[in-house]
Amino acid sequence: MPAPSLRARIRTELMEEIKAAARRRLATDGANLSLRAVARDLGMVPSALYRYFPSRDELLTALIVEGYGAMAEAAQRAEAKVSRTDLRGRWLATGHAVRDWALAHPAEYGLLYGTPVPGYAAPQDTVGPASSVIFILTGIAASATPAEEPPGTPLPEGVRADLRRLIDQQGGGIGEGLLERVFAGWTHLYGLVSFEVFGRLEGTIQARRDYFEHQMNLMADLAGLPA
Amino acid sequence: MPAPSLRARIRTELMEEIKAAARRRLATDGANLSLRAVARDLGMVPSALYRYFPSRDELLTALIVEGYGAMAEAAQRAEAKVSRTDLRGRWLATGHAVRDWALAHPAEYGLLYGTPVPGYAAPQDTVGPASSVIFILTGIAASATPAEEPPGTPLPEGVRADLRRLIDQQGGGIGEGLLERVFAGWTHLYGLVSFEVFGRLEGTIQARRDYFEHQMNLMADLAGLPA
DNA sequence: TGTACATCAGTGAACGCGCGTTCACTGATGTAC
DNA sequence: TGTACATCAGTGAACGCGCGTTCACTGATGTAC
Repeated sequence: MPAPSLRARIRTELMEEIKAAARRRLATDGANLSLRAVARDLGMVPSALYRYFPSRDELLTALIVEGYGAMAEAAQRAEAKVSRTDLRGRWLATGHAVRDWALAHPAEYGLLYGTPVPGYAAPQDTVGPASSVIFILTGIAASATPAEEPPGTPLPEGVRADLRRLIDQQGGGIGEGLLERVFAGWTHLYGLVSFEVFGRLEGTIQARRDYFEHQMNLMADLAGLPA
Repeated sequence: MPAPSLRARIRTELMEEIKAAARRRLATDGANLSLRAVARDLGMVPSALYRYFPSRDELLTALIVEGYGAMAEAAQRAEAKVSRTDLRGRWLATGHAVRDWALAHPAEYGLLYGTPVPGYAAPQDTVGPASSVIFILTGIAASATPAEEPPGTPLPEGVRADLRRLIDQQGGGIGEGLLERVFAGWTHLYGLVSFEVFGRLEGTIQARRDYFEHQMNLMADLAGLPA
């Protein structure tokens, strides 16, 4: 294929710059992204942005998709660094990576996991990338106890069917009871991170990192990971 | 004391009507509450609202404080209906009450537990009411296993100190290890509810109520409640 | 019970601001011959 | 290598909208004598 023209190269560069400026705006202003503010920051006239994104919502969608991607990549990279046999280490590394990314990008995190943006409907593109982290967690739990049923309150039938469907879609390798516990870890992870990022821990817990890690350890116990 | 004048009675009634209209607006427009829209809905001129609330932020604060109150009251009422000895039933009733309230008032829930409103700083008044639910959960767990230390990963020192401080503030009656598990239940509860209310469960779990209850049961196990 | 004055609710106009998006345009970059 | 035309990026003005808040005002309700 031919080398991209100068114009094409500049074009993709500018798209990146626009997204970077938009992310910076998100950080200061919250989720009400203003196209005019982005244009101002770039020294452009607002209408110029329409050469790159057909509307504000398309820009938002791009930011959301890339946000999920960046977060998932951070988690994947961190998890991959840990010895394959250290299951609990892999679990904790995944959690810490998500937390670190969220603390470093609080506004983007809010965009992904906070209150939905009013008037904005997330398109289908944003569904897939959103589930990357749960795949990682599932992989870790599955290699600990392949398909055994944990004790405790029995799983209601409807829930079992939902989980069965998800397992079949993804090619199996884990039991419903265990997947339910992975979901618990996943929900817990985002509960912890949301409380911390959204400031709901002020005046309560100071040792935030230790607290987070210990909570993730509780969920690792629940998911049957060896100490 | 003298009976309140007609004017005073109408005044408090209208304050309630304004808050009700604002809540309705929140439900349709999300957290960007518009004073003008509220005034329009009430058939008033925007400036008239300033007789009742000195600014938009004061109105928001009132809504937040009352939101915490309403949610806590719902939880308290539901929990009080269950036999005192049925600890797990009390735990589940509290969780369901929070979830039901959130599903019935999604926008208010978002205001309390979602992304912080840009440009709005929550005043001190909003801190106290926010912790009512955790008191309920703590009370339940404390009457199960008064002060015993649960097994598992040991609690880091900083976290232990944070929890100790909270326990002392509230008059004791529970050990740090157990409080940590109550916090897990609390975090988990809001993680579950946020995922559901913010639409992050679409296409995954259909049997939402059963799923929620089973997840809450997992956390009840963790907090040492008898089956 | 009636009158005179003070208090207060609500009006309507205005200020100054920001927003997303459209449109006709200029001038530079790219392409075909 | 040079010329003629097409493509595209960015401009600047404008449209129509919504926002929070202030201010002087009218007219009704409350209070003191």
